[in-house]
Amino acid sequence: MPASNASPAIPLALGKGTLTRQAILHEAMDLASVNGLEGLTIGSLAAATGMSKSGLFAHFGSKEELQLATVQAARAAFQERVLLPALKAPRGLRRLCAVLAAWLDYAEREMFRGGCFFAEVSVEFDGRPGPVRDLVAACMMDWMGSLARLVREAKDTGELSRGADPEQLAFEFDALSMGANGTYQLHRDHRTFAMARRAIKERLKTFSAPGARFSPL
Amino acid sequence: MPASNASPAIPLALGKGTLTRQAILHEAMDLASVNGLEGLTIGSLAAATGMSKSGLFAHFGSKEELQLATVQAARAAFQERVLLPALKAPRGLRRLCAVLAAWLDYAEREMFRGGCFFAEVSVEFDGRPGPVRDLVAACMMDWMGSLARLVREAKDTGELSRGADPEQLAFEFDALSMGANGTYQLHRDHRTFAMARRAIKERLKTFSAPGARFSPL
DNA sequence: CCAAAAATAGAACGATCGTTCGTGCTGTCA
DNA sequence: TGACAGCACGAACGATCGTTCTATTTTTGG
Repeated sequence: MPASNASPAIPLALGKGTLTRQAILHEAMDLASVNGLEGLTIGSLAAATGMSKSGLFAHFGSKEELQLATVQAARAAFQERVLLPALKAPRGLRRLCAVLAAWLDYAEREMFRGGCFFAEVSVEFDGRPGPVRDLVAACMMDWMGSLARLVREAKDTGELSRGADPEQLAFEFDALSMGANGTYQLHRDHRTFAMARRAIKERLKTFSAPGARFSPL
Repeated sequence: MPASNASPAIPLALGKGTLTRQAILHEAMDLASVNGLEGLTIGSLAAATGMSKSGLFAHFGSKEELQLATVQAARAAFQERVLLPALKAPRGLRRLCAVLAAWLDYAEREMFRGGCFFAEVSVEFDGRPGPVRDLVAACMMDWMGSLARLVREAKDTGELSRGADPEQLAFEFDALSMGANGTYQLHRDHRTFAMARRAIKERLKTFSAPGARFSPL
């Protein structure tokens, strides 16, 4: 944790190192969403950022540290660009819809060139023990837990019926969204996202109380 | 195409080359289901099969050919061990259930060490143009098409309602199964398969005619 | 049983991998 | 101005990658 210790007058002027580090990680997320975190080569990343291998390498000290930093950057980006904005919707069913809609948009618009970063990386590392795998697994747990919590809140507001199982529905929504992302990446057919939205909508309708208000998916 | 031309008395005696090639591909599918088709190194595959790098390499001529052969072997294994056996169930809803049950069993029992081969490989190659990607995409299209056809047949027998959309349901079943496979590989929690089975069952019930007979999922 | 053919091994290739080291910039503070 | 971090670079390391070549063993067919 370097950051600002006893900084001078200038308020929060990001050091040059921090700046290039962010630029590197931005490119790293993009490359990793296409070729994975192993395919994320230090040489290719250096070329993509216009730096030398060694100059780039010095920012992280090892490839594993670079991978960990990339995953954490992707987690931050996901929370900032998907989760947080959708939390402005009113608590309950509409907030759940907002988060799902934001996630699907985020994947369909391909904010990373290879689609969802975590879809690629979680499959890549699920069979390789180590700190990277552990971090990725924690991120996915987080996400699944957030979905379950949103379902639970929609039950609390009475918009979803008592019979709705938060963990079960969270799994289904995640699977449908990830499935759409994967199928789209493979066949480049936007209908997969439409199908995911439709499936999620119908599933929500099955468990929603009469007169419950949705947000557009 | 060597194979048996004017073969002697002995019926269908597989040549030695064919035999070791099969042994290689068996190991290759296992390794690729864990580390992907790029992580499938010729050196590691040679070590796993007890051969020399060059001896193994001669069977394929290039890494890409090895990858293609591995994908085709996985396709054959999938059809032989999942699709074909389930086709013995009577046409209609029960056959659809049998195929889905076989798929989930096949993934949960981890017939390959890293779970479903195609779950790993389709994510790995969805962003890399080339013949391997094309072949993988064709395999997935095949599978999705098979699912849609099974749904259509269950409509023909009147077990699924006219409102059931084959492509839509095929997408959903595939997404839920793949999602269970992925989540299980990451967290090693068998409840994900139970959730997939439950979701599929409920979805089928939504569209099934009264009195329609299921096979156990 | 022998020769042709197929299968495998071993050594080496250039390329690229992650990583280390020494060096030179480029500002900042005293 | 001079000392001193911080940052980036180029060259090189050993390891491993896919691949090629040559030689040797093993299998096969007449």
